[in-house]
Amino acid sequence: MKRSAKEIKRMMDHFREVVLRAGIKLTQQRIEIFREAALTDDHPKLETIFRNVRRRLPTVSLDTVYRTLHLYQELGLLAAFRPLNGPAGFDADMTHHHHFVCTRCGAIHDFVDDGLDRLALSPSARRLGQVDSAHVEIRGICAACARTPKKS
Amino acid sequence: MKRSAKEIKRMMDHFREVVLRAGIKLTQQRIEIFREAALTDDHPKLETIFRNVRRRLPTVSLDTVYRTLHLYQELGLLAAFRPLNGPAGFDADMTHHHHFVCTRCGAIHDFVDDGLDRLALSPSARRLGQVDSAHVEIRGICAACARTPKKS
DNA sequence: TTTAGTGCAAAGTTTTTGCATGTCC
DNA sequence: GGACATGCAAAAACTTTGCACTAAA
Repeated sequence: MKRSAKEIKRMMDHFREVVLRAGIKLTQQRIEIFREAALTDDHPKLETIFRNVRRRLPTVSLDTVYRTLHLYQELGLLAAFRPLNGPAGFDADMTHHHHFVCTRCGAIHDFVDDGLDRLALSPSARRLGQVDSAHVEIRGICAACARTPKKS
Repeated sequence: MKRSAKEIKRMMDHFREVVLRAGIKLTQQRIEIFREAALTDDHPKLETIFRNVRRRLPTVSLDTVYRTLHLYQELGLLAAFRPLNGPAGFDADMTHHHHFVCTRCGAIHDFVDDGLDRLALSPSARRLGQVDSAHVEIRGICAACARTPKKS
């Protein structure tokens, strides 16, 4: 789903700040690639970002998109994930949230849950190392798929 | 880490039962591929399974390993995951557990936590669809990496 | 014997890399 | 102007597929 104009503006401002602070160049390609990733919350694939950026910058190449999205991960501007089949997806929302993964259609929906954020981990978990973050992944059938009677 | 002989036997028995019940053939390749996946709890990569199975069955081919591990996922005998970089990994432990992912070395450690299993999901999460399971992924620095002073 | 499974090889996807050219600071 | 970024093309890494042969039931 499309994010609000206000939310996108906030993300773009943050993006510019991080890029400048990192001392790397703010090119047209980088701006458009980030904007495209920030536009929706449905975790677009690289191919989708590439196709949409091309509409504004027709000469952009696929490997620039790969390199740029890789760079953004290192800068902490977005998170990537790889589904079991198909290409990687990207998430420009770096605020703390959890995921609902539909096992039928593969869609991933974000949600926030204050209760889950206060998870108390048992000693068996803490013993494994230094815990930086914890996030919950729910698996199930999303509302849209539940309305569809048969499995395709 | 290597699983106990007792645990491996239990997994192999269950494996045989599921395969027979599914009405598919119990070949040498399938037995050895599953055994190799069940041998350790460190989520071996396909390449590792292939290499080790080859020591017992020198003629086994890479695509048989791919096809067989795919089949096991459909039968619910194991779970697969794809790390951000590198090939897929497999987990033959299908009992309910959570994951500790080391952001430095990439290792994934399983743990069980009764408290987490009783997670109460907020309405915002339930609204997304029918919840089948929930599992927690902790990110942090594992104990082994924490002992290593520098980042290589 | 019959059907499903395997091995081989080839191709399909997805992702990465080297280098000359172009662009931002 | 100088250094970093881009585009192109080629290759690498990973995974899937078609078909003839083999082995399990």
